[in-house]
Amino acid sequence: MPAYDHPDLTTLDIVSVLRALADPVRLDIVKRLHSMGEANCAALVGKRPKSSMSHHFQVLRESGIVHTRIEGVQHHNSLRRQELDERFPGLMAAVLAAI
Amino acid sequence: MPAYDHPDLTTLDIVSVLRALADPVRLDIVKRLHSMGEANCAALVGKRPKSSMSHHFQVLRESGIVHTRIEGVQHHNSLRRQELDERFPGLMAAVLAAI
DNA sequence: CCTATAGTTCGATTGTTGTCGAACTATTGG
DNA sequence: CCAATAGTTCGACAACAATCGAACTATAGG
Repeated sequence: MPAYDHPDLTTLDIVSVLRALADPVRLDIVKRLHSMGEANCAALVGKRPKSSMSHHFQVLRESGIVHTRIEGVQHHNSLRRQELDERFPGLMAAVLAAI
Repeated sequence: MPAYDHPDLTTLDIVSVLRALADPVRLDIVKRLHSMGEANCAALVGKRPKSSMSHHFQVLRESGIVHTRIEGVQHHNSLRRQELDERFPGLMAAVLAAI
């Protein structure tokens, strides 16, 4: 229930962002978030266990790619698209186009 | 002495490319290649041993980011910029702008 | 031919990351 | 209050990746 803290735009690190993106599971999450706009974890869990997904969301959150909004029992995730675009112009567009 | 084989444009995989870029040493190499145009390994070796550098060049080569041209005893490396742009438009521009 | 130079290959080690089950926490509904 | 739901945390393990020294290969120059 404690709201997560998301890293500030200015502290985002390109290496961390690239590392976060350099995983097929997380790329898939990113793709879905892009097309769905916002989604809770359950909607993104394929066949993988919840603990794995939790891990991937943590990586995406800590690198600054994803924002997690807590609403009751659910965690709604969304891409921090505007902020990423501001910090790394063109990066997400290129990645999203590639997947 | 055997010329390397570089992966074909069409087989380039976004995950491999992102993984290759998600390392500070390799990002540094990419940055230098971008500004220098072409360089042999020695010019890019900072304080790191040659075996480490050899490893990083291999990763960059196999992911399709770098082309290595052998000329005598030297290996001249360059970014496969046009091909990358064709396959993943905007990606390298975004990464290069970020570093 | 001998040596220097440029880089690779090998093998060991260490550190990092992904995966997953099990136990836990928090919220909502009955 | 009890149970269901949504997700986290913990711990273990396996797979992978970075690092580096040492030995190797190949070319060029003297």
